[in-house]
Amino acid sequence: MKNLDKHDKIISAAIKVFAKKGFFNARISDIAKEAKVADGTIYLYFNNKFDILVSVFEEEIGKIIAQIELSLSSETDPQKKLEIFARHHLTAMKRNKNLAEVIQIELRQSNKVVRDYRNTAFQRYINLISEIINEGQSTGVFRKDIMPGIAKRALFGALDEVTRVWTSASDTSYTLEETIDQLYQIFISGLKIRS
Amino acid sequence: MKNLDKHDKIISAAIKVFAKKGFFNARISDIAKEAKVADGTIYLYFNNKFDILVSVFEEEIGKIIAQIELSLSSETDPQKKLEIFARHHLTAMKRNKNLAEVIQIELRQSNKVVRDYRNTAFQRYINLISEIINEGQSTGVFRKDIMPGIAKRALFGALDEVTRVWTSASDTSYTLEETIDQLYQIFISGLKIRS
Amino acid sequence: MKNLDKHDKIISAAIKVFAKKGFFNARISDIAKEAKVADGTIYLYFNNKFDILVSVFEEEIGKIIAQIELSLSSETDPQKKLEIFARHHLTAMKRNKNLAEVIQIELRQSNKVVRDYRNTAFQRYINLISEIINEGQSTGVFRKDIMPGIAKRALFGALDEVTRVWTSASDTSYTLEETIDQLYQIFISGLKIRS
Amino acid sequence: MKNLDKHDKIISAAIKVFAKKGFFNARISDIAKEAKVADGTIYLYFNNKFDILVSVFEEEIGKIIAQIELSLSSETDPQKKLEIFARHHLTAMKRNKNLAEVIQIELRQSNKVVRDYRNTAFQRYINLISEIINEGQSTGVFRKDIMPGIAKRALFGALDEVTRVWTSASDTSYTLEETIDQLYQIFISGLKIRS
DNA sequence: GATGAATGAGCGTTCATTCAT
DNA sequence: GATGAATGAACGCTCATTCAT
Repeated sequence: MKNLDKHDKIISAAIKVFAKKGFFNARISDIAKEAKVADGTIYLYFNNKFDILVSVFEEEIGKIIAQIELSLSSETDPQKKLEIFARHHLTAMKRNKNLAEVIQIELRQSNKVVRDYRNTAFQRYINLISEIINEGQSTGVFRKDIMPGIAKRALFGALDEVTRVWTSASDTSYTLEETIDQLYQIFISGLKIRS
Repeated sequence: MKNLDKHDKIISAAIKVFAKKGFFNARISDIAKEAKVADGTIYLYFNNKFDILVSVFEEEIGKIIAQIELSLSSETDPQKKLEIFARHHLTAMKRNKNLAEVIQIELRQSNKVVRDYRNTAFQRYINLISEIINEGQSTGVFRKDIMPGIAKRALFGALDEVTRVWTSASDTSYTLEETIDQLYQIFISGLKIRS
Repeated sequence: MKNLDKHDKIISAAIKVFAKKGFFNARISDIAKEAKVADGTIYLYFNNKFDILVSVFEEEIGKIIAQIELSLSSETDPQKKLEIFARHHLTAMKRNKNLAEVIQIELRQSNKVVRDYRNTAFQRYINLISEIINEGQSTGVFRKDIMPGIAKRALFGALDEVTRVWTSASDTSYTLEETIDQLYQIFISGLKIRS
Repeated sequence: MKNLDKHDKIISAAIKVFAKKGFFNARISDIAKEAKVADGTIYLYFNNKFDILVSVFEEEIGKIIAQIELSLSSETDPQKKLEIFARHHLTAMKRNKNLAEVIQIELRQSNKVVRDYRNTAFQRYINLISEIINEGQSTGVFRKDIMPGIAKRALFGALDEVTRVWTSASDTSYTLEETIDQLYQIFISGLKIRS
């Protein structure tokens, strides 16, 4: 964590504070204290409190998207790609629980700017799933009667909800491999016993 | 909507206002105006602003839980039960978009009381899913290697995320039947083409 | 001072505080304390700090204008009218030193709203002088080569500056009658010895 | 504007900024930018923001006083002296509108230091008028019943108010000669038609 | 001397909550 | 019970001033 410049220190602090208290209950002075800077310093790097939140989204989610795109690029099998996506998402969220919390909670705000962000940059992330499904359908691995536009929502929602519980410190009921395997089984093979 | 007493009028108004502005941006005076009562009147029925939110959860989600339990009680086939659950959830959320919004956003607050609620009463709702899966496994319809504790999260998460998009007024891409069928296909049969 | 409603109490307090500290150095809490209301109460009656200042101008100067118009209405002799104007201005300012201070200092702010006010409502006050001069010229009492547009400024400026010194508590060098007589002599008869 | 050292550059910039925004709305960074120096540099030449304002008064008004004293020294006729004073004041203010604005507005602040300055150095300027009147009375040109202590205020106030309007860029209603002549007529000969 | 990033005290304003009517 | 005017604690943000480079 050395050599982080002020901007990054503030972003990191904000993620921690937003995760703990939520955006609205977070105080600028909380973030400043956490970042070990003066309150006023924050305004040298961000326009206002809300701008900090948006920056967290843009910068941090951007990094995750870039990483996962990289991870997926070296794989061609759609089934494996879905597994990679799930594994990557889960581990990325687990590694940065605070960011996960912020994404899961604050990215749902009804605020117009947040909505817009969710509908653009974050959309890119979710669309990675529908692209994989499309590929699978093209190569004949996945059923053609599945609509990628709905399936991507279903998969992301499942992943997101499982993540919430799985990343919570208290939950040690399931291992990473177990969790991924379960999601994989459900989505790839379904619940029904094959006749 | 006839014969609503003040308490219910305030709850209804709060759902509308919370949905539109979010809990933190909602003003007590907004709710009072919407409920056509004086600001102070609200405090005759609720302890504080937060208490209104909790009451929304407890009373409104309680109603939905009761309804769905009733719907499920007359059905024995686990597969059909899952379908009923999905259909019921989607239609209930569509019918009351504002409540859906409040549940999806505000029930995720990091506040301790909200967390506790989510972990108790709301849990009951989600546990309906794991119970169905358990039943299916007992009766030999569902695979025994699926862990209901994870699967219930996956199904609820999928349902929740699909709901968010599907209930949004602008989205007319998919019909109710289409959406339910897709979820059913994915979860029951999986993505993979049966060999 | 009894039976003043909150609005008037705040205006009175603001005049006192603005006079003592100046608009920019005045704190809302100073005004609130002086008016014996809570800080927040001020915002039930005024939009913001600046709105208080503008209200002081509009309401208090409005009263003074109305009074002086009444005083002038019963007199026809232009010379006497000028004397009445001067006497009225001096006594009104002396009676309400704080308001005088606020008018003399804050009404000169470069702020657009203040400038506009000075150019409209306050203008009405100053124009009373040019109207009197016009009358005097019509009736042949005043020299026709005097331009009322410049003279009104000269007279008002003189009156204003004399007022500043004369109303200051410390200055007891000149009586009211003396001061008015001097202004009258200077403006009516000039400095020069009549040949 | 060549070869101004930092001190003078800052003073010039401050006059411009104070004139445009007023002292309280002016930012140190505004002045620094206008002077093309760093914010911190200002504190190498001035103790604080207020000190800049006081320096503007002391240095710039000092120059004007010196100039006018020089102009008056070569004239002996009191009437001519008054005319010179008015002409000098008007042209000096017109030449440096920004300084005029600062003097007219900021020199009225209720702050003790400003008051003191107005009562000392600035007083010297105004007293030039009473000295002229005294001379005129000694030489028998001016009426002895005029009290120089009041008349100096009246003349200065008139001059100041006329200046405000006359220097404003938009006002082209009156020429310099017209304006001076009018003031001269009013004060020297009065409004009344000589019988 | 010059810089400008950093500081943190200070204030206008908001709004949940109270309580006299 | 119902009202809504009044309260005052709380906080985002600004900006004069400092000081390490």
